Amino acid sequence: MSLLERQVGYNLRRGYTRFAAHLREALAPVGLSQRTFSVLSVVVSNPGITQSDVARGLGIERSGTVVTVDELEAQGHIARTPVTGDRRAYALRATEQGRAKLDEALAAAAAHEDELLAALTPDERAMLLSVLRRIY
Amino acid sequence: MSLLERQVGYNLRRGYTRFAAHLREALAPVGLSQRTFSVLSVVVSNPGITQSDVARGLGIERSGTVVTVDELEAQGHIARTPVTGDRRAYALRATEQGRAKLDEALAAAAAHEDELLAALTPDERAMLLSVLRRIY
DNA sequence: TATTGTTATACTCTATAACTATA
DNA sequence: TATAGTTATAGAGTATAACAATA
Repeated sequence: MSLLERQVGYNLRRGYTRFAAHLREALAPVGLSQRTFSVLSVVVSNPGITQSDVARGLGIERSGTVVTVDELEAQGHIARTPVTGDRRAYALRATEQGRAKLDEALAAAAAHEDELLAALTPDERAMLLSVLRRIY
Repeated sequence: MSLLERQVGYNLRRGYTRFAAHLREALAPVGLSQRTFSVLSVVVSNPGITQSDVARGLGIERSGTVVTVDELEAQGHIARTPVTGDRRAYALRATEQGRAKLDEALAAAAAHEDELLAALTPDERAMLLSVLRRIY
């Protein structure tokens, strides 16, 4: 094993890069990117959530969510609605079409994960998940 | 656990993003980026390796290594030398300074990993490594 | 024909900084 | 003062495409 291969960070990068490319292909026919997929997922699960809270939940900057929400809105998957009591904020809600699109994306993502993680036992997969979550 | 949190890919992205940012800070005082660090490491461990083989080893494109090698060469850490018998290729070799710089970087990277993985047992850490390697 | 190195260009995700309008 | 949203810009890593020189 080389110097790099002994490092968790290096393997994390290789694994993530592989995953990201594969997911991109899996989501392309659905018409979503990794980013729009993440945001749509959060909005569907949290109706009325604000952009700032989406950003906090995903661990990214607000400026990034704006563009992603613009994209999802243009596609008709989510809508910005006023927040009663705070005229600065927008409440994000998925449209019926957006919810259907998410189901499509979730199916594609599940197939993609099953394919990439075929070499792992269910235990290893669960362990990978729990360990990754403790890193960030 | 949300829809996204159940996905390995999502956690991989969060973990990698965190790792990358932390490593960047750790390597900044050393004067290396993730990319130059990786390439320098491969060159030190494989004296005389060509750029194409570095690219293959790291799983990136040749075009990316050119720029990285340019950078390392400008810093005086590696040198391009002719390959006897193939005038297309360059043999990459680390300078004495490059080897010292790599030692510095390895120490910084090790400290960075220990810090980020403090919550994991040695077993979990080893398991994470082996599982990630089976993904790509 | 295939490969090495190279250059130019672009894409994805993310971050920083500065701004407005509200609170 | 602090927060929500916005815009512009930039950075890091990667990819694609085309080319000259060489194999």
